[in-house]
Amino acid sequence: MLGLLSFRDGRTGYDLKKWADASLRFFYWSPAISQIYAELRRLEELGLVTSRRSGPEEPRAKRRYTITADGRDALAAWAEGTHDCGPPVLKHPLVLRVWLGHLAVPGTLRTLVERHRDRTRAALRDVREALAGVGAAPEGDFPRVALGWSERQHLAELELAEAMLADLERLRCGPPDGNRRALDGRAGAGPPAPRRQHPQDAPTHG
Amino acid sequence: MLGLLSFRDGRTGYDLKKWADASLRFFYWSPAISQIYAELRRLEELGLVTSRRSGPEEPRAKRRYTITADGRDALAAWAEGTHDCGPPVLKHPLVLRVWLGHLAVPGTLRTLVERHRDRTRAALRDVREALAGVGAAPEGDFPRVALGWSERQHLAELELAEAMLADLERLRCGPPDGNRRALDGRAGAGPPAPRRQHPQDAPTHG
DNA sequence: TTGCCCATGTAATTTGTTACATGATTTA
DNA sequence: TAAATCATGTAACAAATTACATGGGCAA
Repeated sequence: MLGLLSFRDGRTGYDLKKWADASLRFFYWSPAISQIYAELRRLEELGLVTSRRSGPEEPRAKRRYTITADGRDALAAWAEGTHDCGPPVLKHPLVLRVWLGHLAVPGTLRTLVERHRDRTRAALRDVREALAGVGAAPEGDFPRVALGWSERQHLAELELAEAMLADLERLRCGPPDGNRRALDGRAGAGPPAPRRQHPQDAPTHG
Repeated sequence: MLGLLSFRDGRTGYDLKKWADASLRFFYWSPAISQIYAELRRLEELGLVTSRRSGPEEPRAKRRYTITADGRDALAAWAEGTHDCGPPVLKHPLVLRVWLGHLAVPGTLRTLVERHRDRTRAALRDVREALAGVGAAPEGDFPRVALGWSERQHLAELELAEAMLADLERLRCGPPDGNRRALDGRAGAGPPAPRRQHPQDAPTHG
């Protein structure tokens, strides 16, 4: 919340939710609206933000929040320095399902991965929209880098989905032994498995 | 927990924790040990697992858990069918820091990204270790696909880190205008920005 | 005038973590 | 014999969600 407000003051909780949905959520997370309101109240209690109710000049009653000097200090204290920011956390339900593939009806996983791929394509469009919304102004420099990262991340996610699809296909129609034919009358029918050895190329110099 | 037990019965809570740390965590999540114990008790209450204390035949007193028929049914009900499994959730603190780059002391982000890259390399080694541990047996087929996905995912993460490093460098020594030189006496000194246009290539046929 | 978006909140619940407590067995 | 690992738990707390409740403004 402080981060969002550090870009632009005078937002309402509702505004912050929409903003988080449109950009933060791609590389971090967008809290529930109820949590945003709760958190803003908490931050105000801590003196890190202030709020003012809109008067009758606005058609709609709302509460706009502004970050205080203390708030900027607190945010800067968190954002500066090289203290470790911790590993990324990934929860990928689809891969979990694949991991448990032995429990699934054969055709299922393919459907699920394809659905994931389509969803990722949609998300990619959203990222690009967000990226377009940032514009070229210098204050958008870092958000642009973050969203650029997200764009590439989603492209990578698409490739990962395709690769997994290929893996599953390989599993279905011909396990590793390389010596079985006509397993079910249509062996070798699948897409010709885009030549992709197991990558042995780790930049492991570390 | 049910998923883990569906591969191999007779594990202790402690076993499950180690196992989750070694494989589940790469694409999903590894719960705290205290939560594992709590969850196992809950599952037993629901009749989805049973447990037996080890008798004096074992040197150490432990409680081993086994999935019941009901448990298998419940797991299968969850794992079969094509109901949506939901989008992946990513919380990437590093990208969040970058997004707030305007608050950071100039050199900082570079250090953080490099640290992330090193950490990812280490994680990649762990994934490969896990992959080696699965072996070639057919019951490891799906875990192998999931871990293979994780391996590629970590490789992608490395590339994303490098690309972001390049973006940040570009930001530091010469914003888009393309007409500024000798900005700080070492313009153009950085790594020569591995030719990488903004990818316009979205497989967007969806 | 109906339904959607704006706007703010409360309450209950779920989910998960950390810190603490305990003790046995193995290994250096 | 000290430290690490195995093994299980309790209690307090933190984080976050869902469901519910309310009401004004705007557009079809």
